[in-house]
Amino acid sequence: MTVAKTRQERTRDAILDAAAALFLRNGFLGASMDEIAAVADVSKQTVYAHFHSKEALFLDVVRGLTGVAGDVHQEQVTEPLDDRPIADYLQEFAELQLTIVMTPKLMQLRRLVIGEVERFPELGKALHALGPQRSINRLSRAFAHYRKLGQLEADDLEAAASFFNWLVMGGPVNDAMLLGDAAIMPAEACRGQAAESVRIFLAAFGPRAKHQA
Amino acid sequence: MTVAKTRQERTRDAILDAAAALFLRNGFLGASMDEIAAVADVSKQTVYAHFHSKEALFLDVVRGLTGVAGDVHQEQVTEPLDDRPIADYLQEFAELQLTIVMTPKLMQLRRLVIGEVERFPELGKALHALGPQRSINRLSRAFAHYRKLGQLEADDLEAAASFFNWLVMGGPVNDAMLLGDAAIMPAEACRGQAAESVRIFLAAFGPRAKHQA
DNA sequence: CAAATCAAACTGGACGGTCCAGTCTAGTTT
DNA sequence: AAACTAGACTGGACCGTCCAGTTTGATTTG
Repeated sequence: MTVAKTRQERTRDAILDAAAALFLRNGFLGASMDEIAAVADVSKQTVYAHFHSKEALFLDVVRGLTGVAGDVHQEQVTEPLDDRPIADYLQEFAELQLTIVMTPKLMQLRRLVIGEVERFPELGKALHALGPQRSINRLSRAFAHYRKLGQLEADDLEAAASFFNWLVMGGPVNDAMLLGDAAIMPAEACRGQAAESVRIFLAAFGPRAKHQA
Repeated sequence: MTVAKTRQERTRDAILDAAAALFLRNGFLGASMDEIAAVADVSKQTVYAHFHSKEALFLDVVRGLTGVAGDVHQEQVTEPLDDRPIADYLQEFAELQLTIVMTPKLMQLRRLVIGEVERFPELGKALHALGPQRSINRLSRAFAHYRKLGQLEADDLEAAASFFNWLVMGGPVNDAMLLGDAAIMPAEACRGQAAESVRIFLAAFGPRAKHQA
């Protein structure tokens, strides 16, 4: 917990913050190094002392944001395995997921990365791995637990996890992608969205789910 | 069905095709008018004779692609209302939706529009209205029919339609967004994805769905 | 303790080279 | 005559570099 930062670190952070704001708003090509320097209140020379090119700065910014997002998720989500019923666990998981992911900053990051997938494919892969894939993996592990307890019936756990994840996130995320931050689901609506997703999922995979031919 | 086109129309189409290819690959800022003219095999002056600015050309291109996509969808999807069971209808709907939507061109259009939502919000709204929203509306109407027949139990038809839509499309679309065209779900996998989505949905909304507290 | 010193970090602005949107002109095709 | 071509040109933005000078903060020295 070193709160003390050297001048170099403070300057670097100022540059990264300014760059993040401008890249998120204007995209890679739409943001200029001059403006980044101006917003960071730093000379352009200093920017290039810390990052040897616009591309390097962009990659650092996006990887930083992606990593932070992944970590917040990692920390917040409670460990799945205890003795409470699967419905409780899924409800909490879905609500947390919605409140953590459906924020302007994360939606802007997602739009930025998607828009630049052609130019920077590895950023897309990274955001996928630390975002949806991580949630699905975590769910899969929880599902293995609940299957042993007889509270869940599924052959392909990862497929089931993916279906649950997109049942919860599909609508909200895709609306936010196309309609902008104003369409981000309000916090009050998360509980209902989560509850209905859980109901649907457990009707198909819950212990008394009727399997049809 | 006028197959004959004037020279003007042919030139205009060549420009639109070239612009579509370059905008889809490089984005709005990444595509240059010089290159568009070159690919269209047309002088730059001619480009400006047809479209008074880069922005106007971009809007025409994206609106054209969005409209075509919406129309293809409109034509292909069979009208919902006849006497066959809901499971059949949903299966066909889901398979069609997957095969029509999960194409490189449409995924590139989606990436382009998402990346430019800040600059051109109305394009995002248009793609939303003619894409997901149109599917959901169509499903809602079918659901009203099936609810009358007692084959479906749901209070909020539009919400149910949205859940079904994202059950089918959520995973594939979001993978394609972040992982690129190589991650587009192969046609063979569509049938299985559709079938499992239908099973899950009907477990929750089908006639013998058990409603839990 | 206070003054002098010193290296690293930063400033501010100029500048070269490139690219690009959009215009203009003079000539060619259909 | 209308549509198009070829290419030069303008004005401006932008990346990345350069440089002479200043600030910062820690260390050394009187």
